[in-house]
Amino acid sequence: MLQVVWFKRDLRWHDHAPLARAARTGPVLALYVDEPDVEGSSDRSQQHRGFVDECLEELDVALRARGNRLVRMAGHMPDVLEHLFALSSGFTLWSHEETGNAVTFARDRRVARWCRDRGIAWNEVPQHGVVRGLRDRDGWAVRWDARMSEPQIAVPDAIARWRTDDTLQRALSTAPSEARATVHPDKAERQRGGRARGVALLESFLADRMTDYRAGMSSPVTGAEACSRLSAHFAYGSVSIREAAQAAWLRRSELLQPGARRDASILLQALKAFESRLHWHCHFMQKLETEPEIEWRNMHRGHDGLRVEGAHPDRLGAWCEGRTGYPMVDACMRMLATTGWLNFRMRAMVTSFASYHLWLHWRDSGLHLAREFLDYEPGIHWSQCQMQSGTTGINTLRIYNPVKQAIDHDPDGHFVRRWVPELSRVSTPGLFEPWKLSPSDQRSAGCVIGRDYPMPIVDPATAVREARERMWSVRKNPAAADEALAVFRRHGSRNPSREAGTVRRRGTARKTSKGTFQQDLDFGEPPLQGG
DNA sequence: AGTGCAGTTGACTTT
DNA sequence: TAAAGTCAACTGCAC
Repeated sequence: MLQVVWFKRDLRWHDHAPLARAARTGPVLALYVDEPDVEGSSDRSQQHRGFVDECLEELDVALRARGNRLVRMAGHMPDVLEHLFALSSGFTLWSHEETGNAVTFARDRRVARWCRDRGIAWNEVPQHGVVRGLRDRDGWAVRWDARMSEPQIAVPDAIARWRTDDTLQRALSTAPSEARATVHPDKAERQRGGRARGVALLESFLADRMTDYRAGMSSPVTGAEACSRLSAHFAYGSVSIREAAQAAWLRRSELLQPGARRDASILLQALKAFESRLHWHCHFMQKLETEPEIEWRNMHRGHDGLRVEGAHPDRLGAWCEGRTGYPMVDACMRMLATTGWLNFRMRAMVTSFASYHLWLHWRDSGLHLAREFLDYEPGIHWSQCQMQSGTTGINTLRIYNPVKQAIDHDPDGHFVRRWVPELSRVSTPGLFEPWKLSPSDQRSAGCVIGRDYPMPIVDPATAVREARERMWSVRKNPAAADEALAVFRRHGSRNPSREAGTVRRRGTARKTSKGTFQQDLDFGEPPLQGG
């Protein structure tokens, strides 16, 4: 019987269990579907499609080398399945489990219903460390280690083809809607997709590039080279988390051999940081798997109504376009618009800035970032948006100071001047707070603040203080502590050894002397996006 | 040599 | 993955 392998965010052939198992069972139709509701989703942009296209091209080549091919169709998934059903005498559907957004979750439920109605078996196989059907985090870390330790799935040498697939391609393939292409166009300077590039990044990172990982990842100047840059490949599955984890373990054992290179200890530290990010990658995705509502609803409901969706459209627009009047923030937003990438610390800073300084709802800033991040991964993204906005209730408020971040991570101002050329002739101490420049300094730098570069759109002296007061008014509410405990049970990390830093009390739920909930329960290193 | 003192550093607390 | 503040210990130096 026909085996339909449905590719989604798993655009690879190596370590692909559904493909391997289907190939052992019968003739295979390798299918990718351009779905109008997925493509039209408000978190989707043209650059995502571009990266996917590049992955699919390579996937097709790899399948042809094994006697098969990729069939790409367009339409709503139940309609596509109905066509396949009419053309075949029934089939088995294979795919990886997906932890997606509300649109793909609803689509999956429609697919499941269609399969049930038609008597079609749908075999969904887990990929990476996300566990379906969990209600809390007890035992999660052990299961992650077990998943990552399982052998990688070998590519079948030959994948038998279904005779009718040519007919099908002609009958069903239509050009997918390009309606959004002009609204959120592709980025010429974004990272390119395809498994070959992903594998090359993994190899170059583990071989040598990771020397600069820990020292270079936090700065926007060095981050683009120092970071692994695998995040988009993980998001679209052109490289599996498991193959990355096992490659890292192999590299570690090499570096532990006697006579390893002189800088082995630096590389081992980098490896440890990298492995820990692979863990956190799944840890954050698991939050959305366990509670899909966190895509649009506050994780800690005590924060409902604190910020209003759609409020301050002028501030949102200025933030999106990089004209807030805060040079470090604007430089980051402009780099992101051009390249589709920003290192982790700067992502945290711009998100924090939108939520605290500008008091924007994380849904509004988060949707823009979802389209801007080439490596957008829903589970990581919405967890991070909420964490950087203080709405999880279980993390310390992390309100970033864009001036301090600039001084710490762009001390010479190269990054700011590159992306905010209006300020290119301003010298460093004043560069990060141009609203403080004297009229004569502005004149000599050829940049009048308020004319050539904006005045800050919110008052630097009061914006953060007001935000902090609003946040603490929620946290002081006694009911907030109970809700925070419930959030921790659902989502908090249980593994104290995973928690970075060992000085403070971490990883256990307890009340502080003042009766507020112990902060920082879920403290962790950043997941891989931007790291 | 020991003391006083301004300035620095680091651990820890508060928001 | 924060930032700002407190406080005690420490340092270098003048006397």
